[in-house]
Amino acid sequence: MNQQVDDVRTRILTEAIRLFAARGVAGTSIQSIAAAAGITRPTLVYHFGSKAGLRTAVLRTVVDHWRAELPRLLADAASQGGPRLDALVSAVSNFFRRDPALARLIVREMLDHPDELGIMLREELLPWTRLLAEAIRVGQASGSLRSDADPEAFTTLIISSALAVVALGAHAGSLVSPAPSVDAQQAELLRVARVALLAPRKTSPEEG
Amino acid sequence: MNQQVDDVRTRILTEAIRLFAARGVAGTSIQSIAAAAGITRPTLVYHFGSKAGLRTAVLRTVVDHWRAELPRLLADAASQGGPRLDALVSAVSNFFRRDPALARLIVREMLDHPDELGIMLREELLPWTRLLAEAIRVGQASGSLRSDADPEAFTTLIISSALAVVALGAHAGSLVSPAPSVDAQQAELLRVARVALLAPRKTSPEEG
DNA sequence: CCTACCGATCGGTAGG
DNA sequence: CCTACCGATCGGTAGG
Repeated sequence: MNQQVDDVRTRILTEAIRLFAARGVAGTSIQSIAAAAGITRPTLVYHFGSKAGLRTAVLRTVVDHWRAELPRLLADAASQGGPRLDALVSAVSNFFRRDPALARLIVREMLDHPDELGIMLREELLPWTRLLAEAIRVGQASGSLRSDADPEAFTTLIISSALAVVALGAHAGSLVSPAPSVDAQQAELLRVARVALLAPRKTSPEEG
Repeated sequence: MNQQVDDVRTRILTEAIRLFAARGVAGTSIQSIAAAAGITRPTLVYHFGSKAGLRTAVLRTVVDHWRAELPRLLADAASQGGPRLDALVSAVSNFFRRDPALARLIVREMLDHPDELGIMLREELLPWTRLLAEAIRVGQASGSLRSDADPEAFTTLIISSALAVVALGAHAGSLVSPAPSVDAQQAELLRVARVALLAPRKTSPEEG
């Protein structure tokens, strides 16, 4: 309806996400966001009411983005043939990897406003995490997955670890020498998750 | 030498760590730290020069604390018989678990000032992470550890994941239902790390 | 969407 | 270790 206004709102939200992710909400003045978006501070306040309103709008934007992306990503993973759990794990990991700034924003929000973020995310993610935990249980019942894995704890651990690798990996890597790349860390996460989940084959095939 | 002054400095540092961890540096006024320590703001500035000086002193305190604790923790783990790698992993994890506020502070610093923190931590931690990576290599050469593990990436991953579980686990858990406790997540991290590292026994014992 | 203005709070200093 | 004070910046409003 109003192309011009939507344009400005989008520009503000884009710069807000970028700056909130980089410096945190408390460390970012709405003045600096307005300047980055090419407008004045009162204009930003006109569009979002207040700094808190802008923060909420940023969160809603992120969650909406996930609502659109997650089903597609997980469907792609599932379509690779049956309950390919390591493809699901890979999907979770790649999801954060696609936009490291978003991963950092989420980590910051989990530290700053865990309850508010929790309410928005829980509604969106619970169906998917249930799916993953249930798939693990099914695999355990059929013997294809290790029986000693805790489905819920494993699911949470993978989410936390994928977040940490993307949001902190570049810096955590420098604590080790030679520093592994974020790609290498992500690959190792996938390997670790796969090995920790797949049951060793009882009847081993002939050795090569 | 000056008991009274050290007392005040300690009180300031204690409250600064607590508030920086909870709200971030940008989200914490030195006024609020001074009030929590029972002094006025100019007194805090007298002791630490500036807010930036206080932040640096907080980081130094944390790193010094680790310098004292880490060798003991890792020696305890190593003394449990040979190169018990899962005990080392457990030590890393428990290290953060002991004080979740510190884990949150570290995550915040990795987001806010990765270079400054990196310089302080690298010096302290590189010897230990080298030790861990080298122990993995030795285990791989002897066949007791999986050859497909990447020693440096694995080490970094464990550090990141242990941090994430302690700093974010309480909130990440609520994205799954039923929410796993932080203890359960930590136990799962240890299980995952162990399975992903230990080579399966080639000659399986008689089945039970 | 802007200019002009507001009170509150910020980190820091002077001076004792 | 305090009282008194500083300029700068903060988020937000008035009015157009």
